[in-house]
Amino acid sequence: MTSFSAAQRSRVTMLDVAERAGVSKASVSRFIGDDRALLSDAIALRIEQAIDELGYRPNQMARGLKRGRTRLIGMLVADIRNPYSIAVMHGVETACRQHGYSLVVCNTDRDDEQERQHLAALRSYNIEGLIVNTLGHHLDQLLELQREMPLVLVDRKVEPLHSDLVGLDNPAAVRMAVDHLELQGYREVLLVSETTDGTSSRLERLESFTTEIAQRQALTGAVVELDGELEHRLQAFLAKPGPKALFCANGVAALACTRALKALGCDLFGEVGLIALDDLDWYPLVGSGITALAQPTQAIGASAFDCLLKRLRGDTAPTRTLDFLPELIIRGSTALSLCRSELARESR
Amino acid sequence: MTSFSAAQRSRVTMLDVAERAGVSKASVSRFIGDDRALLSDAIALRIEQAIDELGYRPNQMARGLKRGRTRLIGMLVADIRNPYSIAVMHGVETACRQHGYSLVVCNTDRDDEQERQHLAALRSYNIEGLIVNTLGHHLDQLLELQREMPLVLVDRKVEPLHSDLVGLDNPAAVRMAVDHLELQGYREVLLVSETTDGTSSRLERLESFTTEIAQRQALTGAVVELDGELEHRLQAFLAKPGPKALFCANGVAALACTRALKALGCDLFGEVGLIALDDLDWYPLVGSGITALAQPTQAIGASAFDCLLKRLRGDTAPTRTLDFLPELIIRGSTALSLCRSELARESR
DNA sequence: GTGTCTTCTGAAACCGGTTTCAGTTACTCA
DNA sequence: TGAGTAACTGAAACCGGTTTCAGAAGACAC
Repeated sequence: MTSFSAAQRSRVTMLDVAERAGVSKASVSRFIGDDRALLSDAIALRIEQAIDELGYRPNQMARGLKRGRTRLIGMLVADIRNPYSIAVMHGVETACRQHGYSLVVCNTDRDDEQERQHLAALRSYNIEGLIVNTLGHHLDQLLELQREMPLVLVDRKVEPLHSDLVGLDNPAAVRMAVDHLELQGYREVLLVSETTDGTSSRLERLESFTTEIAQRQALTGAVVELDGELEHRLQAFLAKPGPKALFCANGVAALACTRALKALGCDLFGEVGLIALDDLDWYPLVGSGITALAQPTQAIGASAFDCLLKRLRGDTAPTRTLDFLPELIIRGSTALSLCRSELARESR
Repeated sequence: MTSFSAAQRSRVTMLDVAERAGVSKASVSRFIGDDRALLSDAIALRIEQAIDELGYRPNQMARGLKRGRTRLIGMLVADIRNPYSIAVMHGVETACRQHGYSLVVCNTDRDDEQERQHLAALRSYNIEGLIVNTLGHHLDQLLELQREMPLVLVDRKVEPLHSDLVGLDNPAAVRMAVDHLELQGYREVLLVSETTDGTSSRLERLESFTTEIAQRQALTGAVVELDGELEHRLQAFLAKPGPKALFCANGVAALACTRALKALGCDLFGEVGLIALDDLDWYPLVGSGITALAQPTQAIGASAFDCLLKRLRGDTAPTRTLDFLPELIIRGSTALSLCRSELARESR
């Protein structure tokens, strides 16, 4: 094994290619770049051969220096272990590759200091655009970055930032969920959410929920945030009379609720219905399967990149907001007809 | 909204700082780099003030050009949606940030062509090191990269590559699983694995399994790979007499098996035991909970980065292989005493 | 044959840093 | 007092590309 401190130098450079082809660096640069039309066929051929023979690869860093185009996109993620983030990231990554970009992923683990560090780092790498899926504290840094490059928010609005926003149509999603629960015959609904903590999407879901419930005579609603007391709160909710269901505002909440219900010895989902935002691959496995509102994460990721690309190509249209609709995937957890209390009522 | 094609230029450069502080670029460079000791206190102070006042951030790309240090690490992942990969990536990312590196993530979606593209891209970014968690076809490119930078394999050996390898101690893990199943009283064991497809870790698990079974009088073993026929195969397995258990070689296999068992209307896990490699967050939720062998993914990721860092700092020791041990997390799915057949036997 | 217009091409400056090297200054010591 | 040395500093070359600009060569019309 050799040391690598000096090994880098050994790479084939543009000058090597130029010498081999008997042309100038400028011509090679034109060949590499989008100016191939300027070259005569003879020279282009010689350069092409030289590149092949030497196995030359242009150095993106050097290209980026003068040109300002590094072909790097940054993505700031609040929690890389959240399946939603991963799914979106997958969409972004795919779109990046298709357009010759690479992705620098920065995970903040919901920590403000890490967000700060990462933002500074991303800036120093001359990324061309930034996709943000964090709380966006450190507004000063974000604003500074926004002056230098296009920026897209995913899922979470950062109010003063005024940039493109891609995410879920939260009011519509909540309406779909509540509609479904009402239609299935549930009457008591408990929205379970992670601590909102300023997260716009969570707030929107809460607000929409309150609005929807207020508009429906048949339904009663309440809200809890995840904390150490979840089990107690669910227990209290289960004690209520009438057909009742939980509405989990995201995958984390769904996991926590299912755990808590299980710990309570609850009959999944005989005693209580459950619908969850996000569709995780284990939803079909629990009890009779968890009904889900699947977000089109692939499309969300791809759209986020697409927004950046448009801006990079000079699009100066007013900021866009892209709200995607979720897809309702019905499973056993909202089949009230299977529900114990319902059966009891019927047998009466 | 402004156009960004020229906006990049507006950034504060080293020259701006030098002029403001009334010193040369060289001095600023020394201040930025590790040569601060060379500067007088007076000059250092002036530079520091100028940097603060202007909000200067050095451009990593430009630094990397001459210095060869981009502080960028590449990671090639076969499947970014595999929870194992994510968990390892999280470990790598954390370690990166702690040492001032950033991570370029490349997902190949198990596609050889994408692997090729990504490798070319990574090379062009002058990354300092590469973490590989793919099948490593395109050996020529990998070998070329290996001449230029240190390389660490995660989970999967790529035979001719001869570089550091970080992963699970597969023989030990399989032994732990088989031990546990035997101890619990199971007698028929079916190993369920994704198609090996040349993946070293999967092959190792298969081989170790065969070895372990051969050494135990009490146990009978068989192996299936995931395919469209999984349900039929499980059905056949369930028809066998005696206490039997599935051993899922990774999270994907566990998901597929649980799905199939559910589709078969199987009583989870009354009719059949289940132990799975990898510990996913939904394991506790299914049936009486799935017993798991949790991989120390955080440590694996951190070690992978650590290997790179050592090599980057000039360590020329022979290649290392770091095999981590999993942790057995016992849940209901391997509690034979709860098993229907067992209960039947006892009541006899 | 001359003038004009294209079409190619290469020299050199430039991007934003690092590094070498030589020069200045201050300090030590005989 | 002068030589020698240590401690700083800046000019300029360099990293590997891109881009500007001016010149060379060929095409065409007259």
